[in-house]
Amino acid sequence: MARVGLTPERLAQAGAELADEVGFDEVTVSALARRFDVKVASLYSHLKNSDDLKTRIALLALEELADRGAAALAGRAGKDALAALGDVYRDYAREHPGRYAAAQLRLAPETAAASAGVRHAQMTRAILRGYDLTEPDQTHAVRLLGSVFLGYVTLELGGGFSHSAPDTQETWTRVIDALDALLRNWPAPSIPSD
Amino acid sequence: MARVGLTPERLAQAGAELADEVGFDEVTVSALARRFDVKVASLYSHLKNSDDLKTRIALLALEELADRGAAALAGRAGKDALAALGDVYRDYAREHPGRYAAAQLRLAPETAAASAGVRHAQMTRAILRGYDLTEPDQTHAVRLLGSVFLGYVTLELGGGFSHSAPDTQETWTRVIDALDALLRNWPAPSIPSD
DNA sequence: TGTATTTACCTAAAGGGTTTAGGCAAATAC
DNA sequence: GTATTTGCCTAAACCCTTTAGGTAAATACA
Repeated sequence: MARVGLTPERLAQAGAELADEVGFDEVTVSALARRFDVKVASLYSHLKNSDDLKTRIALLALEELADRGAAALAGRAGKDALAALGDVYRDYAREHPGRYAAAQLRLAPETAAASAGVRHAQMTRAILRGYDLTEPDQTHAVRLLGSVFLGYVTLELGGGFSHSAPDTQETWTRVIDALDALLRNWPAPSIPSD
Repeated sequence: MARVGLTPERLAQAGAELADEVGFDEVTVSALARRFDVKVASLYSHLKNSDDLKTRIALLALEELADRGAAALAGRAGKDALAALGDVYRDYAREHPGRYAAAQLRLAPETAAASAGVRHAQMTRAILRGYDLTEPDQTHAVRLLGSVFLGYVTLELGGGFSHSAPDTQETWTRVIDALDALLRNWPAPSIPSD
């Protein structure tokens, strides 16, 4: 009965690695117990339940992503910053698909509010300081950028762009070009036609 | 032992309803059997396995969505068409969150190729006929639109935009405005800076 | 350094989902 | 009206989750 030294943190870390290997949906308390060569019930001293595990993995991923984002944004502005943050998400998803999926987990509102998720919103807003947008357009733009990053990375990772020319790297570059052009030239509201 | 009249189609349909009620992830062969007041094993004459069920629900959702898209695009072009297709996705996700989640299921390549998924790509391309884009820019734009629609609807539905002004309807309108402006003014490739 | 307490992992068991094998009765064919 | 097919059944194995209660290792402290 040698003690293994389990902690919620180590379990979340190992869970994140497991997620990258087998997919976030395949992460189970049982599989994690196997990985530590320990009985399943033992994990329940450190974890409330299966959801608790998944939440911890999600929080870990959000934090890693925010750290990478902050590092990438340091000293950059405008389109440079835009491209850098976009690359952070895209590269992270390719390196750590399981963690990236975890970061998409729907968290309880209070959990989300206390998570690194808020740093993500702040970073996107920081990028927009390099463009000439005031409220409420800035919020619209934050939401648009979030949508594009999430949607693009999800589709590319899921194979939605596969086996078709041109390659996805080229599209990615052009999407960043397009977003930059759009932000520099943000349109006024159109007049409702009815 | 009265016969209930199960068929793969009825099961997929009921599964779709179940998904909207309890969430796509909560759809299980067991729950579906309960709904038909039938033993679980009975469903396995009509379904290969749990994955088969989920795939059928996904295909059903993709088809419904494509049908709605086609109806919405009929007789429209340009920004009108763009807004109409976007609304189709957004409204469908709100009316049928479980089905919408199902439509996001990663399908096996051959399954995807034979699904209504291809009609979706065609519809997006059809919209771009109202703008002055040639290949490969058209493909870049198709991918961008797909990303925005997927990302926006996912975030809005997941509560990612909640409790913050301005409201999401306004942002949605402005996002469509922005995409229209972008497509009318699609930027040439930028010169790599290194 | 020896004893008391806490802590970490264990066994056992119940409950639910998935899936296969084999049986019987209802529908259908002729 | 009999033969065949088909549809739903029982039974059982396997895996994951979660709780209850036990034992041994680590720690506290005299």
